[in-house]
Amino acid sequence: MSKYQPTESELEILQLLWPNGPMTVRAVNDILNKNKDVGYTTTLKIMQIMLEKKLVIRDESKRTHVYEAKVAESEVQEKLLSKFINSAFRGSPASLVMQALGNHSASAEELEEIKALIDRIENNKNPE
Amino acid sequence: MSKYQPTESELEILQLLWPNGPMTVRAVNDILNKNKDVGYTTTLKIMQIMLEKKLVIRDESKRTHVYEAKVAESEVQEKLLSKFINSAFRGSPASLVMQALGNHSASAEELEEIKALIDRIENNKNPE
DNA sequence: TTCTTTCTACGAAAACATTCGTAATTAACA
DNA sequence: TGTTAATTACGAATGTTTTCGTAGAAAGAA
Repeated sequence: MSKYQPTESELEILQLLWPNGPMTVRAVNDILNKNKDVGYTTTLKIMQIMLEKKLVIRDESKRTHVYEAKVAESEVQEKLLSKFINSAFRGSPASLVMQALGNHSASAEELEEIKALIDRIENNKNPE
Repeated sequence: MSKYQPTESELEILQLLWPNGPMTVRAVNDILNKNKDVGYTTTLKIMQIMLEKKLVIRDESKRTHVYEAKVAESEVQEKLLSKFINSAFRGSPASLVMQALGNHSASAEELEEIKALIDRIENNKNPE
């Protein structure tokens, strides 16, 4: 995994690459522009920096390069999450979870899934 | 609530002010220096900026000023959490919760508390 | 009082991230 | 072919955050 943490703009681009797979700068920039104004060369530059940081790889066989995420979404999430728990929730994952559940909606299925996960954790910790 | 979001260093200081109550710059800087090297005037400057942003208030009646958090911890957490869910978990609180529970340890009591919270949410949504 | 330490205020430097203008090249097309 | 459009590379400008040096005032100690 890349030793670099993505910045905010880099993360925004990764969030497009992860679900969509390989994309051109143009495609990324078009999507970004649905929400805000970003110049084409701005997006290009950031993606070039991401290449240097090894957050992405690119296919240069054609003139129009195609970029692909090199870091896994779950790994990036895990790093960011650890940092976030420490910096905003005094290192308490439980208090983050409580706040997330309390103030943000989840579907009935998701809630069941979470309960099932907790059950599995409890059973592993207290095997009988 | 302050219209400003705390930066990382500002948040680090708020994390000291919240549990400890009013503190001097000296006290804050001493604690920060247990983990890393930070110059006294650096800490002072950041706390002065926090004052401008109205993240803290200060008592100037003595020569040595005493700073106190003005924003509530839960409010700051909530704002940061919303942003974090969007930027790192594609807007899915449930996937954040799953990852937090899966990779970070919580005590048995905390797990029960979380389950109880989920039960309350489920009952509110489907009252009988 | 005089010297030393501690504190605040201020501004500038350094570090980091974002944005964009420009030039060169390639592709597309009339 | 020759003109236009799209793409990359590069560097510089801008913006934001962090760090720190310096000066002056206040407090404490000898």
